[in-house]
Amino acid sequence: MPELPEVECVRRSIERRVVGRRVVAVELRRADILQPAGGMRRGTAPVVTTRGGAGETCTRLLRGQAVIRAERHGKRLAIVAKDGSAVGVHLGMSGRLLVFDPETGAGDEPFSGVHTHAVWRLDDGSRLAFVDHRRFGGLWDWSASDGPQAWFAGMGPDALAIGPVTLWRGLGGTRRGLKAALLDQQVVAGLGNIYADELLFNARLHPLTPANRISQERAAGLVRRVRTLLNRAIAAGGSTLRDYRDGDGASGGYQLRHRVYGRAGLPCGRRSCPGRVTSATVAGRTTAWCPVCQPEKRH
DNA sequence: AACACCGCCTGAGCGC
DNA sequence: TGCGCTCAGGCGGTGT
Repeated sequence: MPELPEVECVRRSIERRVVGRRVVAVELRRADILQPAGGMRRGTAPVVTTRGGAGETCTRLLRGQAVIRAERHGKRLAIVAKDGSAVGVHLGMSGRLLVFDPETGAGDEPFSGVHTHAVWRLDDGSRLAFVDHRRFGGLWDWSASDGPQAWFAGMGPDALAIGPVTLWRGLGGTRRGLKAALLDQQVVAGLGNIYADELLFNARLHPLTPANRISQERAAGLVRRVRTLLNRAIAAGGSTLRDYRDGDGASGGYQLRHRVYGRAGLPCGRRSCPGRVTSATVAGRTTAWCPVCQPEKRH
């Protein structure tokens, strides 16, 4: 499930293998993977595609442009061209951005599969593909005047950049449980179900703790812990449960270090803690925590 | 404001 | 073996 660490690993793959290249051609195989800018998502409104029907070669989506950088904010990724235009990418649940280099030969399969929705041909002969079998992800086509900045600004501060006071204020503005508040991308951008649970475990906070009861000191602790957690996950290549791969098709390793996520019924991983990880639906999500380390404090 | 719930989508994993 | 069921989840929508 791509959350901030996984998206960051993909960003770095793009930086290594796509930045500096020029896009020779773009093939959009599924027009409905392209999201209307600022509009509603697929399935809730008629999809308005102004260019590039399925199987067609696109006139935008970076065609003819030199890629100069890859930016990330929360779980959103933008591949930016020299002229300021950009492609926005959201991986959703199962999205992948894969780079294939014919010189290495391996990994061609995803490019011919039915779940490959867009393919960029680069000037060095390599190809970048957006593959997403569940199609919860999507692409955005930003012009030089749009840019991805408004898209990024439409969400809260990035989880790796947020400061303690900002987080404290964000949490203080809601009586929701911490789990729900941390998943709210307007409060802090980048956390999903896995890292929200891991963060709460590390901070020894119950998922239902009212967000506005977090002191400034606790918020500062959360900021320190979220940075440590996410940086460690990035260093491990992210968490691969089923679908996630980086741009080179490599799995992550951080799933082996999850302390509570996916460990319901197992002993708490904290040394000498007699508790067992429990799970329940909180804020509409399967949530795992240790009832001993993370007791629910009433009043 | 803050919930619950729905739809989107596929494949893994299960019981039978 | 193979069928049908449930589940997973990000996100943005509607309804309460």
